[in-house]
Amino acid sequence: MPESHSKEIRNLAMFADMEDSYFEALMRGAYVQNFPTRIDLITEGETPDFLHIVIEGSVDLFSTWNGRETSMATVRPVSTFILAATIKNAPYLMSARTLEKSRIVLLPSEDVRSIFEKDNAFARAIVTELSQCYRAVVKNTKDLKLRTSRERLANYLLRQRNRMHSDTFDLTMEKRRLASFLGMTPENLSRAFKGLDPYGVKVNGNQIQITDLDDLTHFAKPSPLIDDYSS
Amino acid sequence: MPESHSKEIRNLAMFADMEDSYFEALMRGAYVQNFPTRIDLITEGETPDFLHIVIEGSVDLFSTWNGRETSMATVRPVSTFILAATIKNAPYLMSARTLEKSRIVLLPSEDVRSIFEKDNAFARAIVTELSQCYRAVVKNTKDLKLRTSRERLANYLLRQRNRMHSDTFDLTMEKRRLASFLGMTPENLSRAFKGLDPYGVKVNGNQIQITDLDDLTHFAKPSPLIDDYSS
DNA sequence: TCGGAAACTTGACATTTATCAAGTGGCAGA
DNA sequence: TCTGCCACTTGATAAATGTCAAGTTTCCGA
Repeated sequence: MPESHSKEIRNLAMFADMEDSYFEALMRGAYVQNFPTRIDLITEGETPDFLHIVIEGSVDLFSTWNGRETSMATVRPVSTFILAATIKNAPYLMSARTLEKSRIVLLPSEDVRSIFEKDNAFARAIVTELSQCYRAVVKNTKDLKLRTSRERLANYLLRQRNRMHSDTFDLTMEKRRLASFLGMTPENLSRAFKGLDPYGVKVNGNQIQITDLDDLTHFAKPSPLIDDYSS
Repeated sequence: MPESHSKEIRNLAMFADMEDSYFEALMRGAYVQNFPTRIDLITEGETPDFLHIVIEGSVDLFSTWNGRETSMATVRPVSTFILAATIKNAPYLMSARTLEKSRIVLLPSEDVRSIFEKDNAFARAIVTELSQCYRAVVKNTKDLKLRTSRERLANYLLRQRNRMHSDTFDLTMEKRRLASFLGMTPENLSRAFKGLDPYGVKVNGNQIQITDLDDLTHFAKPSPLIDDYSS
């Protein structure tokens, strides 16, 4: 495990306040692995062997049932995933696969749990992390239950615009995945984009241009209690 | 704050392993309040003054957006709600109202946060609680995104059957709320019940009878990764 | 006991969303 | 460069879900 990665991990809020000895103990059992595109990392139903940390690349969290599949979230550097399953030692609720070439740190679950029992700062940092995750999923549920698919798309575009600080930006994922993430079919996503044309959304391949922010905002009615992922 | 309630709270996993002095400190600031039916307890967007614990009765957690409303969960004794907002000191994402006459313990948020900083066992218990909540919401999202409304109803009925240990049972909430919880309109719920008739679901007012468990199970295809709320 | 309100149901209809099939266009590998 | 694959789009159609209006039932309070 190279020094540089270890420092990067140390900077994550989750590990920042740990005692040195515990952090080093965690890192001793850790290892880094490189994965090509579209590799399954974990499968829902299995029990967690490792806590994963994405250092480079990106990972799709998805779920399946009865032959159907839906994308639940995208994990980007630098952050962890499947923390709750690891801590509870309960089966994964989601599967994970790389979206591109990715570098991932694997921390043995048992180490994470045993150090969680000993390091108080670590335990508190995990509370913060889990609260954040919990609130993100609640927001997502509200998005799904309270909005139509076109409204979800409109608000998604506004969130992206804010992240990019620009009215013109590229989608960060394939449209088919975006459709799945937003809870619709790819065909329906195409039509939803068309439906936003009157509100000043211009689409050219992956490039999005918002020509009338006020108009789109008026339609989308974004709310911090659904769309602000930072609180 | 009567002794009996304090003991009841002490028995909750979240408080069971706290140090006596901290637990007593928490209880000193706590007070119990009785509420009639259909009283708003909290409103989404506000910042948390109290961590709530339902001792008797039941509470509806719901959310609104753009004039629409959806039921997110029901809280029954003895358990807490809005833990994540309290710990993060972030705005409530959901509103809460009593569904019936309810007795509720209120713990000042600041006390909870300050004791969370000091009591390590409490911090760890909160991790367990939050993991549980997080996983419950993830399961709910999978239910919503992967299943049709009729499938959601079928699985809901199977979960209720298991909770009640009986093929005949009464719905524990109004149908209009059940509809909202399952993400559909009351009219659609009526039709979904009709649609389950061929699979042996008999409805008489609030009373449900499952006459052919195998048939219903074959249709519903329940999965522990969605329907098992205990893991 | 008798209203009357509210929950629930039902039917007709509208809207939203999904499915299927065909076509377009871009891109990577031979 | 060519070719074939795959994502994406589009149109036609079907299915799921929501809306509206009217009726029925239930239950509570006068």
